[in-house]
Amino acid sequence: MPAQGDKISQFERYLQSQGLKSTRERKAIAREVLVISEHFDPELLQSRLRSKGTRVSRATIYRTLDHLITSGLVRKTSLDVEHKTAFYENTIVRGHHEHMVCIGCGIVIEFTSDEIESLQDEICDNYRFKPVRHTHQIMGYCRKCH
Amino acid sequence: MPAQGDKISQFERYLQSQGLKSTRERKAIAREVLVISEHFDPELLQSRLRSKGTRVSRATIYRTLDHLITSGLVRKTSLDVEHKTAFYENTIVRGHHEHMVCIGCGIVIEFTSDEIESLQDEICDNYRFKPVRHTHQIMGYCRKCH
DNA sequence: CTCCTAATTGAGACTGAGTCGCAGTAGCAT
DNA sequence: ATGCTACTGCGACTCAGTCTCAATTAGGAG
Repeated sequence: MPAQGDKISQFERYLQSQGLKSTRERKAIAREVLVISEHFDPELLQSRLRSKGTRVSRATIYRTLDHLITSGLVRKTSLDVEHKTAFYENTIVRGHHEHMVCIGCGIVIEFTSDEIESLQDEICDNYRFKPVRHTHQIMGYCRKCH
Repeated sequence: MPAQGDKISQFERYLQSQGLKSTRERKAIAREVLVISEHFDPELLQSRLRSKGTRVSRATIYRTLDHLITSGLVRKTSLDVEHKTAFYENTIVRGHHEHMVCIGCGIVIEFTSDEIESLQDEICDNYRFKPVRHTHQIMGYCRKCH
């Protein structure tokens, strides 16, 4: 697994290549995002930064998250139709995976399946569809809740 | 495939069983929803009703859609992380299916796979997770767009 | 190091989907 | 027909996310 520093400089290279500036706010956000191992929403991110003494406005949080997505450090996920706020996750700590979400207690279980992935590729082939990303979510009841 | 009338009376039975009333607005909304064979959002539904001379307020649209979901006539789907408005579809015309969404032109291709479904059930078993519903969306480029 | 300019920031106004409270309306059981 | 409730529409409200704009700052040129 690559070190965080590598990823930070990947982001800096991205900024430079786009003629964007490397500001205190952007660095702080990138650093924080890479440390969060869970799903997070913009508000959580802001409050975690604030608790470390870094004040960043809501607008900057959103703007920087977009850059982090474009640069490949962060991925946007939607946990369920019911969630009204967007969720994000960083792409280092969290490899590709799908979600099972418990309707009872809200716990999120992650899973992957190579078999499903390859069936999926097969289906895309049939439709001459070139897949870029996908989400696969199962809602139901976990062991404890049914 | 069951006739629409059946479904309408299923809805009426549901209303009655809940001590809810069968109003002109609810009937009009149910009738219209069963005729739409595409995905739709609340606004489209409202404008289709209006063009038929039935004026129904936004609040009633939302309230009735919730009842239609509870009664099983309608299903809520989210087409993509990017869509900010909710999408719905009726459950008769549209059986269970997954979506491929083209990032280029927005076209939605539907697919199903029994193999994927059973792999999915297997995975749920392993986690002692009782599935209720799921969504599986692939974003990418369709034949025409890549 | 200083200057200069374009990019960035924060504050707050704004937008648009969805919800809520309330006063008037209308099912429906008797 | 009456009366009890649920229902409707309206408009106010909420809340995530976006946008505008004036003030600030990064960072390259000199």
